[in-house]
Amino acid sequence: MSIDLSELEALDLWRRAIVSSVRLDAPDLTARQMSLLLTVYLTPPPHTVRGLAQTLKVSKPAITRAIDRLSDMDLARRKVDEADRRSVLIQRTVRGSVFLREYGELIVAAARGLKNAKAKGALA
Amino acid sequence: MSIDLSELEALDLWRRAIVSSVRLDAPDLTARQMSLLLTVYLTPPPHTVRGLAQTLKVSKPAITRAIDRLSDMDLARRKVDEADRRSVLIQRTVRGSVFLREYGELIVAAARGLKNAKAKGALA
DNA sequence: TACAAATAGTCCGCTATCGTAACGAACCGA
DNA sequence: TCGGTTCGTTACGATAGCGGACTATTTGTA
Repeated sequence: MSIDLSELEALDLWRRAIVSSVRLDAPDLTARQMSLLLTVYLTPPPHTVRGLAQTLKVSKPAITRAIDRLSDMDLARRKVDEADRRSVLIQRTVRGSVFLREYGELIVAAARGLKNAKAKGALA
Repeated sequence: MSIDLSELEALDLWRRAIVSSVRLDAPDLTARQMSLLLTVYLTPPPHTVRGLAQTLKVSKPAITRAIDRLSDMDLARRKVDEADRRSVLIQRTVRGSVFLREYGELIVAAARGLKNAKAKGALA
């Protein structure tokens, strides 16, 4: 199982996946919101507002707003850190797990479509 | 050169690439704007407003706005179709080509990082 | 017990996007 | 030429995002 791909293939993979998500009318997350969501689900906790702001190099209010939005959609949730009540931990939800699993399937499907197109010579 | 990847690998690839673009303070395009840009650059012309609206299943004004924004950033441009002056053709720009090439490099770099992490067992 | 530091949230004015509906320009067939 | 159709844009009111500055709460320490 390898993941080598040329730039053009990479872009076409990206296109196929993102066009699919737009067509499916998936929650229209911004790049920042998506990067926040993926970071919370795929990198080791704990995840705090300040830590995420540093990781993504965006302002704190941007993180707070992104969490607001993800919370509204029940894709993530806040929990006060009992060890340091100034901090807020951002945690996963069931709905968020389901959403990301489906998103992963969508990317995998895009990769399959790209592979088939290549086999047919549709991509030169 | 193959492009097989599991759902988790796919998501981690996505995370690495999108976090990189956010950190690099790349133009903060929405999913719709990005899907429009990729479609214009990677699928055969001509690209009209109506056609793109159908392809992406979004409203016409949403396409018009996305083109407005991409035009402001000189990532795409409008050209009236001389064969049917009601239609507007969306075309590539040099700056858009450069932007997407860099974006492709970013995804390829994310794939390499993912591969290395796997080799080290960091992804179980 | 005071006081500074750290953390997250709120407020401000501004800009961008949304979908529906209305609009003007261009095309086409009768 | 006239009427309907197609195409893209604009108008509208509503919602959401932005960064910088400020606030409230909690913590650690002198």
